Amino acid sequence: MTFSRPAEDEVDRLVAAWKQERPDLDVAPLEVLSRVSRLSRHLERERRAAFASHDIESWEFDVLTALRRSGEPYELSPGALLRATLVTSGTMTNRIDRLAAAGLVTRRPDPEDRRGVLVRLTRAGMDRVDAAFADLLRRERELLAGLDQHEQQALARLLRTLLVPFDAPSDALDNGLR
Amino acid sequence: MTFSRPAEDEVDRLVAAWKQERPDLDVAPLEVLSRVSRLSRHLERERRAAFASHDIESWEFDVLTALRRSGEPYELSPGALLRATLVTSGTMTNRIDRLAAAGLVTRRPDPEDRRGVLVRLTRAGMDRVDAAFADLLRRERELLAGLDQHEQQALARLLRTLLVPFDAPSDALDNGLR
DNA sequence: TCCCAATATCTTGATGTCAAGATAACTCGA
DNA sequence: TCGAGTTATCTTGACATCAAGATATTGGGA
Repeated sequence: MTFSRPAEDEVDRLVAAWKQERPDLDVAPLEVLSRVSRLSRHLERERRAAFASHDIESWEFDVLTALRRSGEPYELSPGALLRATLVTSGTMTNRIDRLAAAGLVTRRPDPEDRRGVLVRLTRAGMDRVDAAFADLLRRERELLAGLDQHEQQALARLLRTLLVPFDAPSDALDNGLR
Repeated sequence: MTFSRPAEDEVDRLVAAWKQERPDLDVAPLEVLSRVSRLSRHLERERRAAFASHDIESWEFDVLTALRRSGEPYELSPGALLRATLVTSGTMTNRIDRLAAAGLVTRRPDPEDRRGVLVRLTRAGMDRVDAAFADLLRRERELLAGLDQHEQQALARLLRTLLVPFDAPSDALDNGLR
C-alpha cells in the first residue's frame, strides 16, 4: 500500500503538461502565480459559502469591513473605499447605492469638500459584518491548518514581498485605479 | 535620511487596523489569505495589460491555454475545460460560443458519447495563444524578480500545500463545480 | 484674481459570470 | 430489459463589474 507521497495539485499537472508541449519555455513563474490565482478563486467560493449563512454578499462584506476597521466614526469616502477594495469608481458608486438601500450604510455630503461624500456604517451594518467576520476567520483558519505557524509566517512574508510594489503608498507608481 | 526598512504592504496596514479595532480577534489568517486575494487582483490587471497588445482577452486565454497544453490533437470536452478554468458550465458554454465565432476553436459532437462535445483549437487559436503566453511569462518573471529562485520554490511549495485539498483528484471532496 | 489641471464622484452602456434548471444520453443493478 | 440515478451540456434571467466619459469642485501658480 502506497500513500502520502508529496501530494500533487492541479498546477503541478499543468506545469508538467507545458513542459511536454513547450519544452523551450521556462514556465517556472506559473509555479507561484498560477497557484495564487487558483487559490484565490477557491477562496472566493469559501467566502461565499461562509457569508451565505449571514445573509451578506462577498462584495458587501468587503466594503463593510473597510469601514469597520477604520474605527470611530466608521466613516470613509468612496475614494478611500475603492482603494481599499481594488474596484473601480463606478463599481463603488453602485455598491454604496445598494448598501444604503439595505440600510447598512448612510451617505452624506462631505462638509469639507463639496465634491466629496462620506459613507458611514450603520448599527445594522456593524452587527452584520462583525458576525460574518468572526465566522470567516474561523473558516480561514481551517484552510490554513495544513501549515504550522512558522510556515504561515514565511508564506506571509514571501507574499508581502510581491505585494509591496503594488501597494507602495502613492510613489511614482500608479496602479491604474480611478 | 531613513530608507528601506522592511517595506509595508496594504495588508500590514489592514491587520494593524483590525488589531486596534478588534483586539479580541486573532486575524492572523488574513496575513496569508488577504495577500493571496489582493495579489490575485493585481495579477489580473497585469494579465489584461499583457493581453491587450495581443488582441486577446483574459478569459479567452484561459480556455485556449488549457487546449494548447493538452497537446495533440488540442481537443478537450467542455467539462474538462471548466474544471481547468474553475468556471461554471454556463460560463464555459458562453465562452466556447464566442471563441468559435472568432474562429479560435471549433466544436464537434463527441463520437463516443452523444451527450458530449469536443472543442478543438484552430491554427489561428494556437498562434494567438502562443504569442500571448510568451509575453505573459516575460511579465510574470518581472513580477517575481523580488524573490530569488530558492524563495520562489519555497513559496510555490507552501501554496501547493494549501491548494492540494481543493485539487485532490475526485476524492470524497467535491469542490462544488458543475 | 483668474485659469487650468487635478480631483471626487456619478452615469452610461456593454459585457461576463453565476445559479438554477432543462434536456438528452449514459450506466448499472435488479 | 427496465428504470433510477448520474453525467454532460446548454438555456435563461439576474446581476456585478468595468471602461469611458460627464459633472462639479478644488487648489496652486501666473
